[in-house]
Amino acid sequence: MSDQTNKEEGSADGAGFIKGVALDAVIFGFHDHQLKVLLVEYKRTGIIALPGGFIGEQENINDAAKRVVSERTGLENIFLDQFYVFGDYSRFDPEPFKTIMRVNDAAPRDDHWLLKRFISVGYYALVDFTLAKPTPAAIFDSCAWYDLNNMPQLVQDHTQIVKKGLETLRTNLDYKLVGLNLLPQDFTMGELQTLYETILGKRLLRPAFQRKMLSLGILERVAKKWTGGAHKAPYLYRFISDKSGVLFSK
Amino acid sequence: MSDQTNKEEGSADGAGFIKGVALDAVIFGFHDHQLKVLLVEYKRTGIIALPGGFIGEQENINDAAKRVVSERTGLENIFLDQFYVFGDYSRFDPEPFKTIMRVNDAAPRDDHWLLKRFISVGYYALVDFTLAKPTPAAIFDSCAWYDLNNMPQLVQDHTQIVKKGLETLRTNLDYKLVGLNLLPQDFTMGELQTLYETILGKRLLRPAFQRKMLSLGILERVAKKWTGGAHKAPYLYRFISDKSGVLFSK
DNA sequence: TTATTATTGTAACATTGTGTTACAATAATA
DNA sequence: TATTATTGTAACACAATGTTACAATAATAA
Repeated sequence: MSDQTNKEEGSADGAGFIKGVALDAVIFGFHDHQLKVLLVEYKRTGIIALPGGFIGEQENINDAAKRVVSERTGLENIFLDQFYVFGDYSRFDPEPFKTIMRVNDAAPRDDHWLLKRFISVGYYALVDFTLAKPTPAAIFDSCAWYDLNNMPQLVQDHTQIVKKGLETLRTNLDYKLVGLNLLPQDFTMGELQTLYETILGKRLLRPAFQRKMLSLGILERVAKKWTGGAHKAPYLYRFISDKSGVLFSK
Repeated sequence: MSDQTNKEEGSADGAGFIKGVALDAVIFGFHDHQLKVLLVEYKRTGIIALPGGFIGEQENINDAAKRVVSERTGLENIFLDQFYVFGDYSRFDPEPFKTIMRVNDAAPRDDHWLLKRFISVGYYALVDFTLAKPTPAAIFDSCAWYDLNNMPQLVQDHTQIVKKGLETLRTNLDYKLVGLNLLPQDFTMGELQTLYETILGKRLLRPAFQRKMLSLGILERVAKKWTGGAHKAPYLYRFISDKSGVLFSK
């Protein structure tokens, strides 16, 4: 759904935007041993949705997705992947938009472009939780992180979109190693393993995980991290910068 | 691009269809040790394109894709996979459509819906070459198979779409085993291997390939095939029906 | 200072999967 | 009946991964 409030979007004919096409972004973060998803809440409606938007008449779709994610997170250079087009007729439901329009300005006109059928292109993004600054637009009460495993009811088919986005993330994890975009620059092997375990939803054996990660040749050991715990201090690692740029299309 | 010629599609406002959204299908077949792609040629224009179409105002996008592929191949129960949305502004080029319209009826109006920007949802389909019946629509001179490695120039970005479809097919081949949809019911191990080699674009070692295929437990040995060659006769195999249904979402 | 505790780093072995070589089986032909 | 080409598969080598075990060590307690 839209996360912008400029004049064009509010106008009844949607001047400046491609009609009938939207995009929704599943923005993943990782914090406190949990996968998080960024969600927005429309003002005074209780409607919670994925950040989304529309495509400018002369804008590339992928650029529109970048723009939307940048606006909600304050980040540039975002890892983004198109994963599915949600185009069933059954997802057409103008009621939430009517509610949003009623609350925001005036009685919705039945021929308003936002009340017509939309298909939506799904993207997922991986961002560093510690760097992202969730930023609501004017029409939102909030823009905030939610636990993936404890999400509120979402508008339309957005719960389905999150589910499919996670499935795609899991499928691509092996060969794209996308997980790294979710961690801060330096991290311990345990943190890296926990991230993978969280995404995959299963436990991994520590020696095999460590051996595999080190054998890939994409990590460099930076320093020791004194945790204050009564045990050996773990090393900090980071991804070797030049190689990670190629491998992870950031 | 469109492969229909009903009244609605030809009308200037595109009544009955979603505006601004199209779909293009990369239909793969396998014959004579070659991957084939089904292409259509627009009447008296020399314009060659992927079979494509538009989405009815109350039609699911995936159903529209099924409809398009069915119309061009005469098949039902088609293996179909959405693989990418082509949404760059640079792909917008009304000239081919103007040419097609000029040849078919009248001078194109500048505000005709087919001359506006479209995004296109890419699908790839895998069909049994021996069962498919390439069928042109009225506005085509032909609908026919072309060697993937020897394709003519295609309209707009359709060459790119084929390329990306093949990449997706290769990436998905391992774990989805989609290749089976391209073979007739019974086949030899050699034919199966040739198919995989053709899709992947590289040679595979025969003993390892045979061992892996048999170990998957998805093949049953049906009978011997007497080829007439001066050598041992190969066995015929087929995919075990109940399992293949689950694995390959046909 | 020294033993205790929890966790990290990694060696070592087992198991599985795949690459490669070799060879017996066999259908048509000479 | 020998020859030829191809198929089916055994056997070994090697690599990747699963699993167990243990030394190293940072903080704490004795």
